[in-house]
Amino acid sequence: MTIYDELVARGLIAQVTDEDEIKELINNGKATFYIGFDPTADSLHVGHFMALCLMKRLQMAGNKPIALIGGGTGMIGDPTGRTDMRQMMTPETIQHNCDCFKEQMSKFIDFSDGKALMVNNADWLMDLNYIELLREVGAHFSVNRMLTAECYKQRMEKGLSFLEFNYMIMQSYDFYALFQKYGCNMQFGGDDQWSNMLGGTELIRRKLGKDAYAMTITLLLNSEGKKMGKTQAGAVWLDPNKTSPFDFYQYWRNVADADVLKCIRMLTFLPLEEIDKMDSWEGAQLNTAKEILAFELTKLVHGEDEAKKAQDAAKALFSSGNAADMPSVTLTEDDFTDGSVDILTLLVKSGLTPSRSEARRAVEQGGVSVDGEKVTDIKTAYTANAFADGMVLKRGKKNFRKILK
RNA sequence: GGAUGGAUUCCCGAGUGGCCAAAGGGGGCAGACUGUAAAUCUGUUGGCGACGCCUUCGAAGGUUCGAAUCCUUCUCCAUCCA
Repeated sequence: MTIYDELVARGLIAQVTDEDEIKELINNGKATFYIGFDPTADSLHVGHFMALCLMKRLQMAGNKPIALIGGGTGMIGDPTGRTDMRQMMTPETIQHNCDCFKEQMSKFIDFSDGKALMVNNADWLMDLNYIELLREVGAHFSVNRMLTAECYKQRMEKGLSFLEFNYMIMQSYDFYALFQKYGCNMQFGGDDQWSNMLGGTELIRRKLGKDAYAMTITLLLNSEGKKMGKTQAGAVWLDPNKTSPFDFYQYWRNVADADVLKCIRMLTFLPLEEIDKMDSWEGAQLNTAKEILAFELTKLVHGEDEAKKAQDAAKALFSSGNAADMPSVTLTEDDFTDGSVDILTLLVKSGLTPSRSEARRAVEQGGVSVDGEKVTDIKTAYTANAFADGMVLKRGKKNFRKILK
C-alpha cells in the first residue's frame, strides 16, 4: 500500500490541488513539504499532533518535512475560523512560544542529518519592506477574490482588520520563500487553511511560473461537529505539565462511541488491518477500543512508561477506587487548623473544585467521597493521621486526587 | 471625520430607578440510569467565616435614600455616509 493510499484510508486527506502529481511526489519520497505552526500558546496541542503525525508518516516514506514556526505570522494572527479579533501577542511571548514549540517538536520528528528542517518565518517576514512587498507580492493578489474566501466571508459580518486581512499574504509569502530557499514544493495544513494555502501556490505560479502543491488534513471533529482536543478547561496539551499524562489518557478514554474508530484511524500508527477488525465492534466492546486509543496516543506523546502508568491508574481507580499512580497533593502544616482539615478545604486545596462554594455544592449534592465513603456533611473534618496512607478524594465519577500529608 | 445602534454573569440573550446575584436558552458541574459512551430525567451554576455580608451588568466620574437601568466623559464594536 502506498503512503498516499494509506493516508486516504485513514481519512486524513481532505483536499488536494492536484491528486496525481501529489501521489507521484509523496509515494516516491520526492516531496519537500512544510506545515506551519503559529505560536499562539506555549505548548502544542492535539490539533498540532495530527499534523506532526502526518509529518512523521511522510518522513518515514522518504519525504522531507519542514516545520515552519510562525514567529512572523504570529505577529499578525490568523483570522480563520474566528469571529473575534485575536489578542495581540507581544514579541517576547511569541519568542517564548516558538522556543517551546521547537523543543516539543524535536521529540516527534527526526531532525538529524538534514532529514527534516525547522525554520521560523520571522527570519524573512520581519525584514520585509512594505513598499517592496506591495509591488512584488501585493500586485498578485486580487482583493475581490480574497474576499470570497471562506475564512474572510465569516468575518465580513463581524469585522476584519487590515492587519488580519494580510495574514493570507504572509502565509503565501512563506510558501514562496520556502520554495525558493529549500525547494519546498508542497504545503500541508488543516482543512481550514485551504484558502491560505492556495494563496501560496498561486503566488509561486505567478511569480515563478512553477507549480507547487497543497493538501489539507481533515479536521478532527467529533460527532457533534466540534473540534476535538478541547475541554471545558481548554485545549488538551502535549506538555505533561499542562495536561498530565493521566488526564491526557482520560480524555481519549472518554471519547464518544461514535468517534473512537475515527480517532484510532486518524491518530494512531496501528496497522489498518487491525483497525478494520475493530470496525465491527459494538456496544460495550467499544470500551476496549477506547482503551486502545487512549493507550496508543499516550504512548506516542508521553512514552510507553507513562502510558502504562496512566492506564494502570485509570483501571485501578475505576474498579477499586485506589491506585498508586494518580494525581496527588501534599498538605502542609498550614492547611490544618487546630489539628484538622475540613472537607471543603481539601476539595479546594486539591484543585478538585475552584472555590469553597462549589465544594459545598458538590458535597451537598452527594458528589464527594473519601476512600470510597460518600461525604454528606460539609463540616466533616480530618486529622493528620487520616492521611497516613494517603487519602483518596473523589469528586464526581472521574475526578480523583490522592491527598498526602 | 459625520450619523445611528450597541457593550449584561462561561456563551447567547432579557432586564430601561427599588421586588436584581439579575428571566430564558446553551454550556458546565453533580445525582439517577449506564459501559469511564450517548440519550433521557432531576438538581445546581459569582464569592465568603452564609437565613447575613461582599464583589459583578465596557471604564471613570456624577445625580439619587437607592443605579445594570438616569446624566457626563472616555474606550471598544457594528451599520450607513465621506
